[in-house]
Amino acid sequence: MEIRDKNGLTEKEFLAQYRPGDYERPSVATDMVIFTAENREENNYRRLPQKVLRLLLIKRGGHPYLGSWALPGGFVNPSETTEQAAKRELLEETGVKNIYLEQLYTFSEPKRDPRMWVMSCSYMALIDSTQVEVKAGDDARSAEWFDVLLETESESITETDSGYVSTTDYLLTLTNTEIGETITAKVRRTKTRTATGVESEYQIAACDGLAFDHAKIITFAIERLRGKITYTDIALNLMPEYFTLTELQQVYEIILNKPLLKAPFRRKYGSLGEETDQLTKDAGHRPSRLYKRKWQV
Amino acid sequence: MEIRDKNGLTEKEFLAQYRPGDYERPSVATDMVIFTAENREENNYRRLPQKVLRLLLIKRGGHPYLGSWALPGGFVNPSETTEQAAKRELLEETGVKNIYLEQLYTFSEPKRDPRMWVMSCSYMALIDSTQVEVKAGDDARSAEWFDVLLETESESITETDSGYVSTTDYLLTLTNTEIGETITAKVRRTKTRTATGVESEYQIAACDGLAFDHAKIITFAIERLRGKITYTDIALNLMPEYFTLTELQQVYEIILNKPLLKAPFRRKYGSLGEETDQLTKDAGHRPSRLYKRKWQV
DNA sequence: AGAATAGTGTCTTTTAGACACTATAGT
DNA sequence: ACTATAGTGTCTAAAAGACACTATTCT
Repeated sequence: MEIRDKNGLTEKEFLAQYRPGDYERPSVATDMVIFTAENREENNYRRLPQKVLRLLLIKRGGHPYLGSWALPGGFVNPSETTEQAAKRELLEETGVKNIYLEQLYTFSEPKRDPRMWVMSCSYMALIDSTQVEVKAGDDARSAEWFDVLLETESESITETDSGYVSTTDYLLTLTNTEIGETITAKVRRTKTRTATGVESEYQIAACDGLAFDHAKIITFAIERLRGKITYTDIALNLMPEYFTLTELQQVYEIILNKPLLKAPFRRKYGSLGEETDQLTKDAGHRPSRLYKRKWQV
Repeated sequence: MEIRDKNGLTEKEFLAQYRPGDYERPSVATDMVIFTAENREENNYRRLPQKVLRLLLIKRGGHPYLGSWALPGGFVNPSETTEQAAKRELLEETGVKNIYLEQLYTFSEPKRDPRMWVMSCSYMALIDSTQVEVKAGDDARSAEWFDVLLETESESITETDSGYVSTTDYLLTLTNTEIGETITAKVRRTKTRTATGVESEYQIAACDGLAFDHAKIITFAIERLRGKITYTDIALNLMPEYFTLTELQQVYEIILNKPLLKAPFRRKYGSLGEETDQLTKDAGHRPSRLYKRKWQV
C-alpha cells in the first residue's frame, strides 16, 4: 500500500492531513412509521373482535408545526447508522427492542423542514400489539396510536405519444376516537413515463394535522406494506406468537383494505403458521385453531 | 396560524430567530449503479450477438482508494434533492438526460469513508446502450464499462430455536477485457431471524479493486434488479426502442444469470413489446420480428 | 334452535414449466 | 442442403378465484 498520489502522499499520510471542507452539510434524521394491528372489541358477545391497523404519532410541542402530529424520529449521531438511530428512537418511544425494521426511502426536498436543510431517512417498523407499551408522554410531547385508512380516491391514466401519465389520488385518514382527533391528508402520486425515463412523485395536495412531509412518508409506507404482504411473510411481524388464521386474514384485509375469500386465503397463507393443538375458548361459536408464527426462509 | 409556543413566539417569529445548533452533520453523497445491456459480437457470422450486462465505474485519481474503481457519484448540494444530484452526476458522466432512476438504499456506516462521516444515498440507473456516449475521461479520472457477473457461491440456512440464520455468499466479478482489468469481491449477506425481529446485513468479505463499500451497493442493486424484472417492465429501460423478443430474453437471462425457456418467456413477457411489421435482416438465418417498447401501466 | 364463526371440497380459469415441432433467410 | 435462429402447439402440473357445503360451540 505504498502508492503515492500527485502530492507524493501515501494513503496513510493523506488521511492524517485530511481536513474536510467547510461546505454546507444537511442534518440527517430518521422518521419511523410504526405499525401495529390491534383488536377492537365488538359489543355483540358472539362477534369476533375486529383488527385495526394503527400507527404511532407524536404531538409536536414546539415550532414548527406546533400542535400537529408527527412521526417519531430524531437526528442521527456521528457514531451510528441510520438504522441504529431508528432503533434507539424506537426503544425510547415504545420500549420495544427487537423489532422488524425496514428502510423505506430517503426524503431530501431541501425545504421539507422550514428550519433548515434536513434529510429524512425513513423506516417502517412492525410490532405486534401484545409487545407495545408506549411510554407515558412527558409534559412536552404525547404519543398516541391512530387508526390508519388509506383509500384511493381516484385513479387516471393518460396516454401520451411517448408514454403515459398516471395519477393516483390517495385519501389518508388517521383517527383516534379516545382523544377525538382526526387527521386527513390528500396525497397525489404521479408517474410520468416518457420515451426514455420515468418520474415518480408524491405531492401533498391537502394536509390537516400532519407535520412536515409526513403524509408522503406514511403513504409510501402503506404502499410498501401492501406490496410486500402478498409475497413475503412480513405480516407475521404484526401477529402475536399464537394466532388464528381468521386473525391473520383480518390483518391482510385491513392492510389491503379489501375483503378476501377464506378458502384461497388459507391455502396461500395458512403455511405462515404452524398448527398447534390449542383452540380458542369461550367464543360463542365454534372454536378456532391457534397457529404459531412460522418464519419463512 | 397565531399559535404561540412556550416562549410566546408565533411560528413565523420562531423561524425568523431560529439558528441551527453546531452539532456534527454528515456529508451526503449519491452513488450510482448505472447498468446497460450491450451487444457482444460473435465471430461466427450466423450467430447472434450475445447481450452482456455492464456497469460504469470510475478510476479513482486520488486518495483514499487511489487506483481503485468506484461508482460515479458526488455530493448533494443544499439546493437539490438526492435525486436531482444523481441526475446531475449522470448527465456529467454519461451525457444521458432522461433516464430510469430509482433510489436503492442509504448506506450510513459511520466509517464507510475513511476521510469523514459520509452517507451515501444510492441510486440505480438503467440506460439503453444506443444512448450511451461516455465522456472521454479527463486527466484525473477515466470512466469504463465493466461486464457484471454476480454468482451465488454458497447458501446456507441454520434453524435456531426462535428463528433462523440464512447466509448467502456472493461472488461479484467485474471485467473489462479492453483495458485488461478484473475486479472481484465477495459479499456475504446474512439474515438473522429471531422471535421478534430480523437483521439483514451485507458484509464485504474480500474486495480487490473496488473502493469504499461499493461492492455492497452493486450487490444490492443487482438483487433489486433481479427481483424487479420478474414483475415489472423495468427491463425495457435497457432495450433500444426496437428490439426482438430474443434480445429481450437475453437481457433477462444475463440479469438472472440463468437460461429461460423460449415459449413460456414469450407468453409472459411478449406483451412488453408492441409488434411491428419490421423484420431483422442479413442474419444468416430466419429473420426476427422487431417489437417496440410498450410501457405497462 | 339459532347465531356466528371454523374449516373443507370442488369446480373453473389462469399461469408456469417442459418439450417438441414447424418455419425461414443466407451461404 | 445445412446452419442457426424464429416462432408455435400442446401437454401437464400448479396456482388463483369463486362458491357452496359441513362442523362446532355457546347462549
